[in-house]
Amino acid sequence: MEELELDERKTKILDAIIRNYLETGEPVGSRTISKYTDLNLSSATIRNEMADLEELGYIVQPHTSAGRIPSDKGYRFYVDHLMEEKNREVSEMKNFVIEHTEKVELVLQQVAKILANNTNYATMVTAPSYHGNKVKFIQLSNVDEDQVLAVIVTEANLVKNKIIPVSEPIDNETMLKLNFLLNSNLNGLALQEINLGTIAKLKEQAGIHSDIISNVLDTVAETMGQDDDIRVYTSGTTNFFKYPELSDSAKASELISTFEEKQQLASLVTENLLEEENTGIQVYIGNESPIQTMRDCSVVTATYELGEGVRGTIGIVGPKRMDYEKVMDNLKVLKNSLDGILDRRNGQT
Amino acid sequence: MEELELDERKTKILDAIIRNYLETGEPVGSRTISKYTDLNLSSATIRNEMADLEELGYIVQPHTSAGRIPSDKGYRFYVDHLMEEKNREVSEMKNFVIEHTEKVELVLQQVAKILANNTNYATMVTAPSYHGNKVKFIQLSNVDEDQVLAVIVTEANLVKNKIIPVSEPIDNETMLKLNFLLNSNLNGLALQEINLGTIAKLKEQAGIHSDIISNVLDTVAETMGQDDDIRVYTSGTTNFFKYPELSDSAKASELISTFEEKQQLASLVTENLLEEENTGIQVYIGNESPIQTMRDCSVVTATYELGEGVRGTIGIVGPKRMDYEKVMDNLKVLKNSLDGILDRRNGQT
DNA sequence: ATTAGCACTCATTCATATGGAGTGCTAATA
DNA sequence: TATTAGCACTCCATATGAATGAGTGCTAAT
Repeated sequence: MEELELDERKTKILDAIIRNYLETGEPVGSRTISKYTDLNLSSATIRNEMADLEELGYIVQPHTSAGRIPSDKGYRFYVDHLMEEKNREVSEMKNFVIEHTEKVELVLQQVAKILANNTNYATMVTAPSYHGNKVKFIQLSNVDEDQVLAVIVTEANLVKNKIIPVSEPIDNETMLKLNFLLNSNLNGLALQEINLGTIAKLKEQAGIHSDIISNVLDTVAETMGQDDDIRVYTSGTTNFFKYPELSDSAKASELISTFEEKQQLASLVTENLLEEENTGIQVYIGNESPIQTMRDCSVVTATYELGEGVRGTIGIVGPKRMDYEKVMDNLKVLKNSLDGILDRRNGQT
Repeated sequence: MEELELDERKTKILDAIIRNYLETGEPVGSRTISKYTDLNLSSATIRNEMADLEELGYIVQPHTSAGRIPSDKGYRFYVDHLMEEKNREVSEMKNFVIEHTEKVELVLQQVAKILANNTNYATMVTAPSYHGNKVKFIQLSNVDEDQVLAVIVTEANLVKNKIIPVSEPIDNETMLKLNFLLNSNLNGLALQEINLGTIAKLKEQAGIHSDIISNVLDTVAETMGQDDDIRVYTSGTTNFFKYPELSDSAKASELISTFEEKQQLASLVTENLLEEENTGIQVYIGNESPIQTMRDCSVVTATYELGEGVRGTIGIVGPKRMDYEKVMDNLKVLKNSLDGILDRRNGQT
């Protein structure tokens, strides 16, 4: 539908304006375009076309006698229709880091860092929510006279533990019974599948030790995480200073704060993590982003899936004139490196 | 020795200059002091004294016709001799947060945040190194045909786990034997006490399963942490923007980067964490700090001790004209809240 | 339909002028 | 001898204004 608004010449001119602006960050004038393109048109003609493009909302003038810069709508058009998908075979990305690091959280922190270094934008990576993940193994053991250790392992090899205080020692026989009880009832179940019936049954069978069962179930819930405390790893937040349009104290401070708070970043994530079966890449330009402080930025996110149902998000935040091609290319490569990583080797927390 | 340099009048004037500068952040002139103090001296006299103080190195002039600002030496004198130790009974600090949060790492993150909000400076809190901590309990269990889970609990109730791949399933009897072996040999030992002899003996007794023992020992080492990856929680890094002398892009960016990297921050810590039995509070003014990027800042740190040998550091970084009294007061209160917290309740990781 | 030409706008840059804060020094004073 | 008043001087900060130049919109010519 939008395409109808723009004939080929206007499209070419818009493309040229945006590409030029992405490079320089300066408003681009008619004379520049007149030479930059192979259209062989005078600056005057370009000026007329630019006036049209402005009226249509694709570009704006910062002030009367300046060149034009792309509007949000202009960027959107660029991302949707003009941009080339590079799909370079291999970026210089250090995949080996991913292969060799042991812990998932370190990998993710690394990913954030690599991406930030590579792109010169701020990055964030959310730890996966283990939504839908299943219990593989539960074990209680005596640590002390008055403490019991509960360990829970999930199908994705995520391990969580909790120390539970008990009023009096539990003998070995009881412990064996409890362990059997837990494993036989919970193994293979996802959080959503543990219903009140199961819980009641478990507690009943546990008798006087039902409080321990409660504690274990709490930990299970926490492990499989109704993602209330999504972890977010960030990097390169000072990259904002590299772009004049974001680097004045007020804006930079606001942005960096948002990255420090992390919580807010989660809102970007939850959105497209659950709702969509989207394997692709999401681009938010300016006000399209749900985060207010990023109204002058563009945000590009990708969803990765370490293993069945174990999903997280990688995101890049930069100026609206970011190098979308490079960013998306980088995201694709990293996404591919992360996808299915749990099936290839064993992770832990 | 220093006191000999300054008679009472000079001391009063210096004190007045510094206090005034701490408030305003502007160079302070002779006329201001003439009124600010109860000395009843004319500005001319003050000027003479200020010339002396400058010659002695306690204050400097940013440029010819400006007032004076404290030098590093001046601040040092202030901190050592002039400042009042407030020791307010209770600051408005939300101790309940500390009491009620469950996990140590969350507590520390909270501490960083509270402190940053309270002081308007950037803060960092290092997770404790469990140096000298002892093994309380080790357990191996079968998770899979080809995976074994190792769980290690220390005296301080720190729990770590690792999933170890094995080439072939291990039967229950062997597993019991290995568990007994590990516990009987390692329980009660600190990392430093596990020597090559112990290790050799263990491996010998484990026979064909010595590789598992190696893996467990690795995890033990990692748990008791030869603090190679000290965790650092930070907060309030954008507070730097509140102080003009630190808020230009270049400096702010550098500082915030340092906080983002976190590793560098560790150097501040290791220093006074191990060397000193110092229960007190450390102040680094300007170049006294080991971290280059903080040459225009002051850093105040305190060591806390969650439990026997479980020590970490809280630090505050701000402009040299920081409110030392308030900062040190805050640190004391938080330090008191954290000290011995592990003895009061059970923590975990 | 395109282009050349021109008047106009507005941000940026530079030099210059102005005001004020604060000093150092000297001479007068208690 | 210690203190103070007074004055010339320095230097920053801010304002002012002119010059520059990039870029536009419009009109008339091609």
